[in-house]
Amino acid sequence: MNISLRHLRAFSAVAEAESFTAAARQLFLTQSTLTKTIRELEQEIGLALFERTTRKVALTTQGNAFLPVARRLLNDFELLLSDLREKSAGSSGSVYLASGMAFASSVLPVICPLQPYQR
Amino acid sequence: MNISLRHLRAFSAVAEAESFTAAARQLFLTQSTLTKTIRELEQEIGLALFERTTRKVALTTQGNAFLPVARRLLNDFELLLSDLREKSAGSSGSVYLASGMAFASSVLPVICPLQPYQR
DNA sequence: TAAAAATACTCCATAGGTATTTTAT
DNA sequence: ATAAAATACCTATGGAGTATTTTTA
Repeated sequence: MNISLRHLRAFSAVAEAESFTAAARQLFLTQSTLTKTIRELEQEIGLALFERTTRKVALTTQGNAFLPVARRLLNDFELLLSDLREKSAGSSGSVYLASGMAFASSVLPVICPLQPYQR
Repeated sequence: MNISLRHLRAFSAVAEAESFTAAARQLFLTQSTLTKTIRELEQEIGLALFERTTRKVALTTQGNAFLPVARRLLNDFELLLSDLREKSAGSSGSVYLASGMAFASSVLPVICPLQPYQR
């Protein structure tokens, strides 16, 4: 297995909601999937992150230490993404071209053949 | 699709090696898999990260901007993990107990039944 | 006893691989 | 001509779901 952002998101959500069922709703997942994800995470790092009964889900001491770091990481990642998307939007806008007939019929077709944009 | 740390690792490795084949070796992956991973990443963020010919792989301007951020993120993640593993090791060491006969035969079996350690 | 977590399965998407083709030096 | 990237295709793992069982307030 390989710890991924998915695990961090799951962890953060459960910590926030203090409930697997509620967190699953927020993540648009089922309680079952979320339980498995958290178990995977706990097994991989060899630590119990939550103390659970069927009535209460609470962070363990280690879970408490883990939480802020996990959240910062998630936040950094989201920032990186939005940063990229912004750049992406900037570089994929429309370009309007005006030219005389000669240029439009001779040069343009050569440097801009009508093919799916590739880069 | 969902950008993951796997994509960032792939990106970082290719940028470092300036070659898909070489980076794949370092990651213990095939060139084919790596090519696909990078393509996924580029499609997802809508940016070309590399300028490639069969002879040279170079970062685009956007790729250059992306690189340090991606690396910091990966680094943070690795730090988080080693931190956790350290804590994990700390909380799973051995405990040595000494007691008199009475305690050892009456109380201990109740609070420490011989079962696989669970936490 | 009722609500929530855990478990047992099923399914499908995708991470990974092999083999081949394309491309640029 | 050759080495490297791209592509086509295949497989197996695991992420996600449904249905059910277990647990505790």
